This record gives sequence, structure tokens and C-alpha cells, in this order.
Amino acid sequence: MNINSALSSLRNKGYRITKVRKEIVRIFSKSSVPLSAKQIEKIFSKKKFAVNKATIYRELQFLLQNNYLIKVYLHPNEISYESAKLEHHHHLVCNDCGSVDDTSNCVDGKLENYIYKEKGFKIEKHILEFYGTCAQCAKNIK
Amino acid sequence: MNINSALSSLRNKGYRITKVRKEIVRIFSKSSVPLSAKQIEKIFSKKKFAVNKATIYRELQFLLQNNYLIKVYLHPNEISYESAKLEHHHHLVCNDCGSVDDTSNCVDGKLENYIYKEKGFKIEKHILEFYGTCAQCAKNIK
DNA sequence: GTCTAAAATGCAAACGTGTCGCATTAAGAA
DNA sequence: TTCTTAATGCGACACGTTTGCATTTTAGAC
Repeated sequence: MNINSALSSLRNKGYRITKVRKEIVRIFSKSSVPLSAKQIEKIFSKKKFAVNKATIYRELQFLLQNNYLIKVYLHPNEISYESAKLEHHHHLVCNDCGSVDDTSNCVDGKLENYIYKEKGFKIEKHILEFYGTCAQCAKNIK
Repeated sequence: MNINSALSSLRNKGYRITKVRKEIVRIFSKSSVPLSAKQIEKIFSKKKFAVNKATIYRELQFLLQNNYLIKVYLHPNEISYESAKLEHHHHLVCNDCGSVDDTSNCVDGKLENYIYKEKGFKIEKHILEFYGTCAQCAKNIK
């Protein structure tokens, strides 16, 4: 299973499987949207699971460095994370309700090569996120 | 002229043309790259022009609300701004030297419509930034 | 030029996200 | 069960940004 294979691969590297680590991995494996440290904190507090915020930040960095998570920039001054195992995709963020949906649409694959030829700039990664109004909110506004 | 027309349009709305406002508008009109509050602060201090940082932040918000500036997200935890009058474009950010170049390349124009049909999501804006190695740094590394 | 209302500023304190050092706890191998 | 050290909790800190409030400055009216 997904969660256990991630955890045992960490254990093989000499890291420990703690309650917090297990729970954070579980949270991300269940979530369909990227989550920030603040959101993780809320999820823990709802479960009456006491965790210090420093621990959460450290764990996010840990999972990032171990290629279990990747960073996602959805909101200014708030870094979100999502599973690194997902296929490359971008997000549709609703300005009204804050919901986040995925889209597999991306920039043209030829673009990277084109920009390299044009400018000599070698692209390593890009961020692309869409903001607007989701179907549900559009319905409600009418 | 560009700066004066911006300033007089603000004056027509009942706002005042102060030294700080004039200088910040001038700084953005001259800059070829987006600037953050911190960078604006540095430019002022180099000119021995004493300005409180709160004033800079307030002025950036003011110019944003009056459609003279737009927000640009180049770095996590640091919001940049650039003139709203520029043509729609994106940025090539060098991971080595931090330089920022423009590119007119963007997502396919049909995409907005496609996503609307697919998901009912109405896109209002998008952010798209590229990160990698600029030509100069690639040369230096070799 | 002087007066005046309110826009803009400076200052200090507060905020929110994220980081750090250090003592304590707990995972898991022996 | 013991032991090493990874992981945690705690408090303080760092940084970008915001806010309240007293003071200054703009610019229109006189």
C-alpha cells in the first residue's frame, strides 16, 4: 500500500516511523488538494492530536527532502505541499470559496526548447496556477 | 509623459502627489524587473532618501489598488510588483544569480475556454513563472 | 501667503509564517 | 531491557507585512 511503502522506504534510509510522521504521510495520501503547515496544524487539532508547529514545519521539510512531497505556491506567503508521486499538474483556485481543483493542462512542451534557443535560458521548473471562479460559486452568485 | 500622466490621473481622483509617491512611480517606470518592498527600500536608502518601510508597503498597496501596479510572485515569502501597463508577459528567474528576464510566451489562448467547458471554472488570471539557469550563468559554470 | 481638512507619513508595536537552539522523549536495533 | 540518536516540545527568534495613532504635509479655498 502507498502509505506503508513510503514509510518503509524512509525506515530503510535509517529514519524512524513516528506517530507524527505516519499521520502526516496519511493526511497527504488522503488529501485531494495541496496543504500548508497551517492546514496540517488544523487537521491535527481537530483530531485532538497535540503537535508542536515546529515539528510540523520540520516534518514538511523532511518529506520534501526525501522526495515524498513537492512545494506548491497557491497563495502569497503560504507554501503548500502535495504528494510528489502525482502526475505533473496545475491548479484551479477559486477566488470565492478557496476550493482547489486540478488540471492536467500545462504549457506547450516545445516552449522549453524555444526559450532556450531564444534566450539561452535553461528552464528547470515552472509554476503555473489558475485563479478564477469555480462552477459551484458561479451557480451560487447567479 | 508616462509618469506624469499616472500621477495626474491619481490627482484627479483626489489623491496627493507626494515626494514618496512620485519617487516610487519613477522607480517602477525605470525598472526593467519587478521589485519588492525590500528592494524599493534599498533603492531609497542608496539615494539617502529616508522613508519608513510602512510607507513603502502602504504605497505599494495604494498603487496596486489604483491599477498602476500588479503583483508578481517570483520568490516565496516576497511579493514583487511591476507596472500594470506592460504587455502581458512572464519571467525567467535564474536560480544562480537571481536575474529576471521577461518572456512573452504564455499558455495557449484556447486553454481558458477549454477549462471552462471541461470544468465550468472561469479563469480570471494565472501566474506562470519559469526558473532555471540564465545564459550568463551557464557560461560561467562551464 | 495663510488657513484648513484630510491625505500621507513616521514610529512602534503587533502580526503570521517559518526557523532555531536546546533539553527531553521515544523509536528501534542490539 | 538497554542504548544511541532521531524526533519532539518549547520558547525565542527572524522576516515580511500590517496596524493604530500622533504628527506632518499636500493642495484647495480664502
